Amino acid sequence: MVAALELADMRGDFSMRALGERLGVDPMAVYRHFRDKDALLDALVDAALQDLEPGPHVAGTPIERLRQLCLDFRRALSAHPGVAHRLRVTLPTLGPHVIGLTEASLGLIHQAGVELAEAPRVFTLLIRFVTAGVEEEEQILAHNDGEQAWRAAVTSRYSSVSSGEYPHVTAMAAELDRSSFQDDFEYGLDLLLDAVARRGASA
Amino acid sequence: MVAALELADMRGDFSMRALGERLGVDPMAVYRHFRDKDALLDALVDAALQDLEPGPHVAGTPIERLRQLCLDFRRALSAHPGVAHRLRVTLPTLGPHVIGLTEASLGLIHQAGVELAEAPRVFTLLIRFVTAGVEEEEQILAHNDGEQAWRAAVTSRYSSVSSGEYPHVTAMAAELDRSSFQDDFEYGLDLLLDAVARRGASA
DNA sequence: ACCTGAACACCGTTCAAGT
DNA sequence: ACCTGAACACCGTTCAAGT
Repeated sequence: MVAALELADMRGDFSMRALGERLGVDPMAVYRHFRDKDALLDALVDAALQDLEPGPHVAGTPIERLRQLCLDFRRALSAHPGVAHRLRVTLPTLGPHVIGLTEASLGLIHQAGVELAEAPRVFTLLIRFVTAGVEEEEQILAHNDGEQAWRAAVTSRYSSVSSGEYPHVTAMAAELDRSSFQDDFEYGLDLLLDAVARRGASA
Repeated sequence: MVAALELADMRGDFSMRALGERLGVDPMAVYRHFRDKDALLDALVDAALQDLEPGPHVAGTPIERLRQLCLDFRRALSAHPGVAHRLRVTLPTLGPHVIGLTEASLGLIHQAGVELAEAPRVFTLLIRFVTAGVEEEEQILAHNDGEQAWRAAVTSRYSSVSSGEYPHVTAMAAELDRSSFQDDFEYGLDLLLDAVARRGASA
């Protein structure tokens, strides 16, 4: 049932009605299996993350493993539109895979040297960074013809401001063409993980 | 006109229809002044941020000023529901105050020692952190009876998992009652700014 | 007892009909 | 020419009416 839903999960946003059509079934039939749309989303979130939990066998330092986990996490979210948004605000209500992932992440953060009392805050920070980034990209792609077109639009917007009055904004416009969602993500991730490692080292 | 809208901006989410009612006017009258809802949101975003730009007179190191700016930014967003969401995905389309704020922020980041080429990425990271955080809080408050009730719900959820199998999750449950949105925000902000300062120092 | 689909209470937006 | 509000194309969800 969830498997069928996973298969049916679609590009962009979906509606209950569109989902019914996609499955070739009465739209209301879905309510037989899920209380409401949020419950369905929760099931989808858990399903999307089921391949993710990093066993203890994965090699590397805790920071390296955390990095890989975030990269995998990002990819999993990107493959399932809508999941990032739901996950970002309702982490706690979720299923077994999310709990397992939470446990593993907190463990890695602690292994990296962060005090137990601070680990939840670091965890929240990382989750927020990844999920918010994916959600941004989804929204951008939904309203533009691909990443390139969006970058071109932003560049031209920023290029139109007075370069005398706003030198940094002008410089940013030139920089935008050289980066990508993936690069920006990795830059931010590494900056965050540097800071985490430093908290760990000073403890 | 925008001033009237600022005044009329309401708790929680608003709709065009509710806005019309709130203003005691035909709901469609709004379309006389704004092309669509997004244009209205953009005007609201710019208005919400008009008190924010930090003049060069503000005291402190660049990092300290960046910190204060983020705190003010957060407060401004919290006072205007919906603005955080809109800002998070459509930064570039915006009005004069946002451009000014962008310029000031990039300047501070550069003054903190970050290379010009990296400043936009740091800027994006900070914006994402602040806006995503505010949006999360808004959503949580919209679906729960205040921060306390939400924390209690999450704590009880996490407390229900096996403490043997998920020791860190169990520990997190205990920690959750001790923190607050504001504390979590400042923890994350300081961690981020530490990392930014370090990038600056190493350049 | 179960399932269907009409109906309800919304939403953003358009546009014809009135002034 | 301007403004109003009925109407359109949606949405999530309920529930009465059919089997």
